[in-house]
This record gives sequence, C-alpha cells and structure tokens, in this order.
Amino acid sequence: MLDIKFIRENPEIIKKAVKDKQLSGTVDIDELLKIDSEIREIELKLNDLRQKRNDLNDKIKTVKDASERDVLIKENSVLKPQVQELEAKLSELAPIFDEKMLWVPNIPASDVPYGEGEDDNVEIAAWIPGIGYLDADKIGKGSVSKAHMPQKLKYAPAEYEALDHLTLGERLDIIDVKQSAKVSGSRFCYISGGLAVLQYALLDLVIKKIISEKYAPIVPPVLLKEDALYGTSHFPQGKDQVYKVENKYLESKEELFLVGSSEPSMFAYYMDKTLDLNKMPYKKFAYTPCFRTEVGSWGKDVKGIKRVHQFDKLELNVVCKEDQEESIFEELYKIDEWIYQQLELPYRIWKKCTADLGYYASAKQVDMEIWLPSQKNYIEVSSVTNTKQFQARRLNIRYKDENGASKYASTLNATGIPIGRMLIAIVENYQNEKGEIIVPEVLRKYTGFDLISNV
RNA sequence: GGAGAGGUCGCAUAGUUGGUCUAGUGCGCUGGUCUUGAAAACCGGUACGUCGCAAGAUGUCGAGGGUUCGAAUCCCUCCCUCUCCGCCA
Repeated sequence: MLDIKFIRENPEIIKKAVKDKQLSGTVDIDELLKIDSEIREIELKLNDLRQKRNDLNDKIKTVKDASERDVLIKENSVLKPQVQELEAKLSELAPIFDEKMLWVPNIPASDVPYGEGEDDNVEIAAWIPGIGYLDADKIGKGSVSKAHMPQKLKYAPAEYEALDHLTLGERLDIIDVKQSAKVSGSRFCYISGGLAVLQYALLDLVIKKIISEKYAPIVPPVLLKEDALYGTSHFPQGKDQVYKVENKYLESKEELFLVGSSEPSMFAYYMDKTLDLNKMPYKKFAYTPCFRTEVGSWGKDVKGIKRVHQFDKLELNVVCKEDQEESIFEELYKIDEWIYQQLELPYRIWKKCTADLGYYASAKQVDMEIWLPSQKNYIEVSSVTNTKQFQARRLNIRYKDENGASKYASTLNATGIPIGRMLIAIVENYQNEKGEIIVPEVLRKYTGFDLISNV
C-alpha cells in the first residue's frame, strides 16, 4: 500500500506506475482521489460537529439547574441526526476507498527498465562453470544470450543428448509422479531415495552459508488468516493462487489459507510491531512447503515436477531501513549466486521490466534462471524483490528513527532454494551418459555418496 | 467434543449504580538532578491514526451494530485468545 498523501500529491507518478506495470483498467486514480476528497470533506464536517457535541456535553456535565440542562440537552439532540448522517455516508465510502487502495500498485524503482512484457526484461549477468561471468557484450535480451548457452555437460561427452529430469528420475526410481497422481492428483510428486538425500544435503550446504551471513532461522505457520496475505499484497490479486482450507472442523471460524510462499507468514511475524532501530536489518530464513493452485497455468509445464501444487522452499526475508534496501538487495542475490556457483550450475540473471515485476508490492525484482540441458534453455528458480515500504504499510511494521519519528520499515525477500527446481537443475546438469546422476562435489560430504544410479 | 475465564495506548493491571476516564497505577523505556563513574533515589516524558504552520480539535479501550444529550462502562451480534477435561501426533 502506498501513502495516500503521496498519491494525492503525485497522482501522475501513480498513473504512470499503473500504466508502466501494464495494469490499466484495474484502478482509476482520479476516481480514487475523488472519493478521498469526499471522505476528507465529510471528516472535516464531522470533526466540527463532534467538537460542538463534546463541548455541549462538557457543559451538561457541570450544569446543575434542571431547566438549563434540558435546554442544553435539546440543543445537543439537534446535532445527533447530523452526525449520524455523516457517519453513515462515511461508512458507505470508506470500504469503497479501501477496496480501491488495494489495487494501487507499488511504483517501479527508478532503475527498473520500462517494458510491456517478459520479453523486455534485461539480462544483467550470465555465469557458466569453467568460464565464469560472460562479457557484457555477450549478454542482452533472450535471443542474444541463447547464443552463449553451455555447450557440454560436466560429466557427459559433447555429443550426448541430455535426458530430461522426469525420464532420469523415473529410471533411477527417485521421482514418481504416477503414484502421486493416484494419491493426490496431477501436479504432485514423490521424491525419494538418493534425490531425497540430495534435498537434505542442499539444505545443509545453504543453511550453513546463510547462518554465516547472519540470517536467523524461523519456523513459521503455513496456514494463515487472510490479513497476512493482504498485508504482503498476495491478496487480493493472487487470491486464486492459494488454497483455502475447509474450516468446518476448525476451532477458528476465520478462513485459513495455505501459503504459496513463507513470505507472508514471515513478514506477518512483524505485523503491528515497532522494531528496534539498532537491531535492523532483521534477517530471517524459513524452510516450508508451499502450495499453489497454478490456476491459469493449466496445461503448462505439465511434465515432471517443474510446476507442482506443493513444493518445498527455503526463503530469505529482510526487514530493514530505507537506506539499507540497496545493499540488502545485492546481498540477497549474491547469496543465490553463491549457491549456483558452488553447485557449478550455469545461470543468468534478469532485471525485470516494469510489466513483469511480479506482484503489486514489487518495486524492483531480479530473476535467476538455471540452465536445463534437456530444454536447451533456462528455468526460473529464484527471484529477489524489494517492496520498499509497500508491505510494511499494510502490515503496520514500523520503527522509530534516530529522531524518534515513526517510520515504516522496508521489506525484501528472496527465494533461497526452491527445492524442486534446484533438484531438476542438478539432476539434468549432473547426468552422465549412462543416465546416472553424479553428486555435485560440494554436496558429497553431506550425502555420503557421490553417485545416484540404479545399482 | 464438553466446561470455564477473558480481550483496556510496549508488558502487567485499575476501571461494571453511564458524565471529574481529556483512561489511573506498576514495570519497562527515555530525559534530567545527584555521583569520580555507576546503582539507588527523586523530578519529568513516554499508544496510535486523522485534520492543522501552530495552538488545538477529533477518533480509536477485540470488531460491528444499538440505547443515550453523552458509552471502556448498558444491550445485541460476531471474532479472537487462554485455562481445565476428553481425544491424539
């Protein structure tokens, strides 16, 4: 949520944001401001009336004489219907205003490139094991960087045609989507054996790293009331992406939703709190299952475990001061890069354009993609987002600055490891010509073995 | 599933014949006095929102209605939290 004062004073900036984010038609800023000024007018009148009423009440309290008292009471009675009328108008307009405010998006940061769709995202870095970062002139927009895809798998000859993760997974009996379809329906999976061990190994590696970077672990709830989801702006826009839990047998009568990411749960941890300036930035990570309906993606990515209704994710969340946003943003995606480099996985980084910034709260976002040899393309694995004060304003997360003034905090989030997709990337990039999986070197001390095979 | 208690401006509490509640007190935090320094003691300040340059005004005592000239206080509806028993990972 943006500050209504800012919207009043800068309507053109907001209109531009709506347009640049390709959200025209979702909210009419002029209409919003019209209702806002109506509300302000009513509030002003109400304030006056209430003042009169309170003054009279003060007099009534002290006056002992009965007839004099009656006069005052009568006088006050006249005010009552006026107050009620205005209050009624106000309670009519307030929800309309609130609803409209929910559809005002955050403003893209100044360094976000303009774009009308994902094709306008800008590639800012690409890294290939053995080579390192590609030169700036070799990266650019999608078609350009495709010329610089990795030529060969680490453990297979150049002429070897890479298999996809599902074929490999089924052969090695480590991925099973047939039985999960029977048990839970489409878009679920069983991950077992060596691959499951790899999942824990990956966690071991990454958790050790992020703890050394001063991220504190937290185990959050994954069923939330809607407040938390509105707070992070996953609602109302993404409401169709989350599962609502049938609550007939729950003690609480409020609706509960399964998280699509631990982000709402983690930031709601700070909801309605005033944070300690000296402890900022607050850096935490959580590892939870995530649940998504994938409405709108039906028929897309149906093969394997790339897009499933339930997946595990390690997420990094930071609450900080405004002047810490930039350095934290960088720190977050450097952590992701560290992970990919440790695993020697080819990856590239995109700066998202205005049209593709993710959700409403997002002011700036970068996406990380890892090479998938079977697709001869990259798969999106991670994104780092700065929402500035947008979420904090809705969640009411504040701190007192050096002068004691109350300020809204800034929130940033990053995917640490999306387990499913990381496993896909490892399986595919580390296959050998026998269709076995070599365990990445950095993970071997955690897995205790160096090969996933059929024997 | 059964029974009970309760939701007050960081935390803990006071506040139930409606008007000195513009919400008291303790703790915590904070400024000051004192002190070589600290502690203690004492004095002061400490919820949030809105309007306003300010003075100030106004709203919020879980939420929403209602009664009343006037509601933290009375009535109604709803929500939430906790405790005990039962069942159970």
